[in-house]
Amino acid sequence: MERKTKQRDVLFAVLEEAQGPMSPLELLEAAKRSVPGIGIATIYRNIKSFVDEGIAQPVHLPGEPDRYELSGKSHHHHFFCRDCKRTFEMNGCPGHLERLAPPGFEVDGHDFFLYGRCTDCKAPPPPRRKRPPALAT
Amino acid sequence: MERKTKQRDVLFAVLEEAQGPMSPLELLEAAKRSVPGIGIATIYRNIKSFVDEGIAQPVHLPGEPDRYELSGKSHHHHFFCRDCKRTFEMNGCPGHLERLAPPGFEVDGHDFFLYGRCTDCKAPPPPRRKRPPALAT
DNA sequence: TGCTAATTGATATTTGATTCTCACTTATTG
DNA sequence: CAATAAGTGAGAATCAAATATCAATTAGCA
Repeated sequence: MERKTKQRDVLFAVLEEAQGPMSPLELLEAAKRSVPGIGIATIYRNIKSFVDEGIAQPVHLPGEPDRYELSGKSHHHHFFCRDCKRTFEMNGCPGHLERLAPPGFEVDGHDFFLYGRCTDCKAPPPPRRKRPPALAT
Repeated sequence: MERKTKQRDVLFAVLEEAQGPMSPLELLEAAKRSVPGIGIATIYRNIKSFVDEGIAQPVHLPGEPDRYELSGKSHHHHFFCRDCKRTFEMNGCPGHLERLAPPGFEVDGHDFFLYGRCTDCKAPPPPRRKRPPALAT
């Protein structure tokens, strides 16, 4: 097992160049640009493979299907665009968070999200909503 | 429509006394203490009714089914217990959040969660994991 | 180059959450 | 109390996400 396939390479490349974690369907669309015939099953299979190998990890979003990003990134959070539904990586962290936990509770992690509109979807000019624009230029 | 039923009253009471937003299954279990024969469909129907009427609202959690809480609460966030899976309301907010958004992005909201163990599940004594303990004392 | 097992694509199936169906029960109103 | 329509409980149905199946393709190696 663990063969080098065009599909697997393309998926890794897509994740590597992504601006944030991607959903299986986003990966499918992006990968199709390099491997037009690629199917959704292959996306799920490779995601699972990446996750099992520690190459990628799932990003859970409130009320949204999981996204996936490459492992090894430093601590960060995400911005979710309400229009195109894409998730973007953000730098930094609010910090000073545990203080908000109820007394006696043991905190071992946190999550933080910002919502709004990404530059591509924000007001005019060139409104390009509901669908992610091309990734790389 | 809009009749006063025992089931509806019990569900409202459960939400009113809850320490945080509750899932349909949590509501089912809690309601059974007052109405043993209550079914899951009734839970969903009443939740929908509450939400439509603005009495309650959904709380989306990362990688978890929606919870529901009564409307009208002041701005707050949630603590999720990794053991019993219950969600607790917290006071306060990290604040100073928009500064983290990528340049040019338009922020119109945020979410924030703390993870760990609630007092009931935290270390010994009386370990009571995987299942929510009785609500009221 | 040829063999063999892993991978793929298309599609069926499963899973978990939620909604629907329908016969029965019950809250409201006269 | 009687009439009647809304509400309920149990189980079937639905929906989206994820996984499994299987014949065809292909990577890795002799």
